[in-house]
Amino acid sequence: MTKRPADPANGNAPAARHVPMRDFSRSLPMSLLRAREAVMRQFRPNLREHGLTEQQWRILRALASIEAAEVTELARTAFLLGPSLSRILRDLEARNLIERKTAKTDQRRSMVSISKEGVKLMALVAPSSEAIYAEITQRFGARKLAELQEMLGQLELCLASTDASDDVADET
Amino acid sequence: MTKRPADPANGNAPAARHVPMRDFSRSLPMSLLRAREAVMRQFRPNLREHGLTEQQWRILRALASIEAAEVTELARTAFLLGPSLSRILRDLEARNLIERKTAKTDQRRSMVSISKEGVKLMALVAPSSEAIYAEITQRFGARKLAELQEMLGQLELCLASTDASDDVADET
DNA sequence: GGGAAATACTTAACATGTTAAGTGAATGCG
DNA sequence: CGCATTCACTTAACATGTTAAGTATTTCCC
Repeated sequence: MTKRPADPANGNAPAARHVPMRDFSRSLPMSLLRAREAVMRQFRPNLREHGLTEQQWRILRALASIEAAEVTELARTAFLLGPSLSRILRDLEARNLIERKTAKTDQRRSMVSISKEGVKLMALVAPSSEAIYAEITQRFGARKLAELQEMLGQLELCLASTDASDDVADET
Repeated sequence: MTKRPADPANGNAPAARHVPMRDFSRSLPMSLLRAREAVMRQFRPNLREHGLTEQQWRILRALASIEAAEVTELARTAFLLGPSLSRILRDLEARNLIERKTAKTDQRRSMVSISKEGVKLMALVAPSSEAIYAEITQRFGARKLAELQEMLGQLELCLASTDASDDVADET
C-alpha cells in the first residue's frame, strides 16, 4: 500500500520549497548552537566523571569567584533562570557542595556560598577543565578566539538594546 | 594572600577563590550561550504566537527544504538528538503538521515530510521571522555577521577533528 | 499602623537535552 | 538456513529550559 519513496507524485503530496527562507543550516542561531555544542562536547566528559552537569559546574564556578551571593544575583552570573537555579541549588545543597542561610536583614533573601567540599571538588575538576580550554585556545588560535569573543559580546550588546525598546515601546 | 577585608563574620565561612580559574563570564561557552540567547530572544515571541517552539520550528524548516527525510537524517539537519526528535515528531504528527510513512524497502526507516498544514503554518510564520533576521543583520552589520559565522564554522571544524581521536576504534 | 503592591524566591507544568536501555527489522556469516 | 550483530528508531529516566502561578516577606503610602 505504500508508494515508492523516490516517487514524487503522490496525490496529497506535501509540497516543499513553498516557503522561501534562508538556507537553514546557515542561520545565525544554528551557527551559534553548533559552535557551542562543539565546545561543550570537549568539556562534558570531564565534568561527567565527577558527577557534575554543565549547569552545576557553572554555579560552582560562579560561587567560587564571588564568595557568597543571593540567588537572583547568582542566576544572573551563571546565566540560569530562577526555576532552574532553584532546583539545582536544592540538589547541590543535598550533596553538601553549597551552603545557604537566609539573610538576617531580609528573610526573603538567601545567601548562597560554596562549601569546603565544593571547593575540594572544584580543585579536582578545574585542572582538566583548564587544560581542555588551553587545547581549544591553541587549536583555534588565541588571537582569533579573542576576536570571536569580542564579536559575540558586540552581538549580545546590539541585541540587548532591542529588548529595552520592546518593553518600553507600544503599550497599545 | 586573598584575604577579604571587613566582611561580617559568618562562623564557618566557606572560603572562596581557592581554585584559580579564568574569569567565568569570559569563558567561550558562556559567550556563545549568551549570544545565542540574545538572538533567540528576538525570535521566540513570534514563534510562540503560533504555538511553535524553537525546535519544532527547526524541524519544519528542515523539512521544507529537503522534501522528505529519514528520522536520522532529519536529526542531523535540525541538530537534534534522536530522543528529542522522536518526541517532537510524535507531537507534530498529532497536530497534522507533518506526515510519516515507513519506507517499504526497509521497515525500520520512516520517511518524514511536511504536510499541507505545515506548509501553511510556515507561510504564516516565515515573514516575521525573516523580518527579525533582517533587523538583526542590519543592527549588527551584514559583513560582520558573515565574518562571525565564518569564525563559528571554523571553530566547529577545528574541534570536530578532536572528536575523531575519541573514535580511535578504527572501524574499517 | 495597615493593606495594597512590590520583591525574592519556589512550585508547577510542559518541552527539550542527555544518556542508557529497549524493540523490531535488516545483515553478515558460519 | 540460523543466529548473533548491527541498524533505525523509540522509551525511559533524569536534569534543565521556559513560562505561569504560588508563597512568604518587605516596602510603599495613606
